[in-house]
Amino acid sequence: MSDKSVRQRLPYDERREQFVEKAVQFFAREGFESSTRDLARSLGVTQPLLYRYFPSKEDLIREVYEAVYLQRWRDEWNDLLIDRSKSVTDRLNLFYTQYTDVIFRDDWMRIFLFSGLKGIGLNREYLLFIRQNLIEVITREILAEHHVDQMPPSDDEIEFGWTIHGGIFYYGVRLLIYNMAVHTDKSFVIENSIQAWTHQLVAIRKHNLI
Amino acid sequence: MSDKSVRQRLPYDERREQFVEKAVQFFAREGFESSTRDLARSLGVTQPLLYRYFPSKEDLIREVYEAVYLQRWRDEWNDLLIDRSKSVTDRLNLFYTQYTDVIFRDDWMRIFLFSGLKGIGLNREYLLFIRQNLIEVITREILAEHHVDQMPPSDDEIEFGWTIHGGIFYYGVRLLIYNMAVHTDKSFVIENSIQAWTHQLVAIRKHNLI
DNA sequence: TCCACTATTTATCAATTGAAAAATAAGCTG
DNA sequence: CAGCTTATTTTTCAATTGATAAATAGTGGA
Repeated sequence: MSDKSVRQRLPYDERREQFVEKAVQFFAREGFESSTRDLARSLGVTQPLLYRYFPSKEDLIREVYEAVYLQRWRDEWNDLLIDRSKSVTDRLNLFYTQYTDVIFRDDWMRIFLFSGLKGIGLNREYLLFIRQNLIEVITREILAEHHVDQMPPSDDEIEFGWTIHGGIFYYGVRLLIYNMAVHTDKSFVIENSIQAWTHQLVAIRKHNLI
Repeated sequence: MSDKSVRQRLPYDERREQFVEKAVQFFAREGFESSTRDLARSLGVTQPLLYRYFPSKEDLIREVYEAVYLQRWRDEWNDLLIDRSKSVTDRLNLFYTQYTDVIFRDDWMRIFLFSGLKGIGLNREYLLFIRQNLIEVITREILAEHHVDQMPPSDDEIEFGWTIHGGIFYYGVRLLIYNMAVHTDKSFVIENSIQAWTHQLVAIRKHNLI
C-alpha cells in the first residue's frame, strides 16, 4: 500500500513459483476459505494478477496441495528403511527423526488437515503412499529381524503400525495445531513409539502363530 | 420450498434446541464457512430467523462447539477408570470401546478438527480435560497395578499415554475423515493399543528406576 | 531510440454473504 | 371472538467474494 508506484515486474516462471510458495504459507495460516484479495495483499500484488497465473482459485489451491505433498518425501528414505546393515530400531529412529523434521511444520500440518476436511483425493493418495512405502515396509523389516517373517504382514499387523504412526503424528498435531505445551522431547516420543511398535508387533505375530 | 404457506410456530426453547442440534450436523458436513442461508434451508426455515436466536453466526458456532464437546463425556467413566475390582486392561477395554462409540462419529470428528484449525480455545480446554481425567488417571492405575507407583507419573510417561491415545484417535480420523478402507476391527486396535500402553509404560518406569 | 510484447494495475461486475428492519400470521388469554 | 404477544417471513442493505475487461508501464530486441 505504501509504494504503489513501484511496479515489480518478474519473469513468468519466477512469479508463478513465488505465488505457489507463498500461497502455501498463506492458506496454511488463514485456511482455504480466505479471499484471493488477502492472499494478493500478502504477496504484495493486486488480486487480478493471480488470475493471470491460475485460471481459478481452485486451481491455485490444487497447486498448493501438490507443492506440499509431493515434494517432501525423500527417496533416500526408501533405501534407509530396508538397509539391513543397521538394526530396525536404528533405521526407524533415523527415519522418524528426519520425517518429523519435515512434516512437523505449521504449513504441512495445517494443509494436511484442511485438505482432509475438504475431502480432496490427494489425502487418500498420500495415505496409500505412506502405507506402501512406510508401514508395510517397516512391518516386514521388524518381522524379518525377529525371524518371524514366514508369512507376509496381515491387515491387523499393518493396522498396529498405523496406530503407532498415528500416535507420532498426533504428537505433532498437539504441538502445532493445538499449541499444547508438550513437556517431552520429540526424540523420546519417537524412541518409545518404536520400542512399542517392535515389541507389540512381534507379540501379535507370535500370538497368531500358535 | 414446496410448502411455503405452512408456517411452523414452535416455542422459543424448543426451536433453539432444534437449531443447535441440526447446526451440529450441518456444519460438520459442510464446514463452518457455509452460509447461514444454506443452514436455514436445511432447517426448513428462513435465514433471518436464525438471528432471532443467535446474535451472530459466530455465536451460533460457539454453541455448536459446546454442544459437541461438553455433552459427550460420561461421568460414570471417571468411576470406571479407577475401579480396582477390575483389571486395568478390562477397564481400558471397556472405556475405549464406549468412548470411541461416542467420538467416532462424523460430526464429532469433523467439528473437533475444524475448530482446532480455527484456533478456538475450546479444543485446548478439551485436551486438558482428557489429560487430567484420562491419561493421567490411566497412567497412575497402570503403575499401581504393577506395583511401581512409588513416584507420580512423569511428563515422559504421560506423553507416552498421549501417543497411544493419539494412535486410537488417528484410527478414527482415517476411518471417518479420510474414508480409508480400514480392514481391521476397532476392538483389535483398542486391544493392541492397551497392551502396548501397559507394557511400554512399565518398561519406561523400570528403566528410570535404575 | 522506438516498438512490440506482456507483466501488472485499475476499474468493474454479478453473485453471495451476514445482518437489520419491517411486515405478517400463529396462537394464547380474556 | 377480539386483541395482544411474538415467532416467522419478506424485503432490503452494505460488504465481500471470485472473476473479467480494459488501461498502463516495464523490458528486451530490432
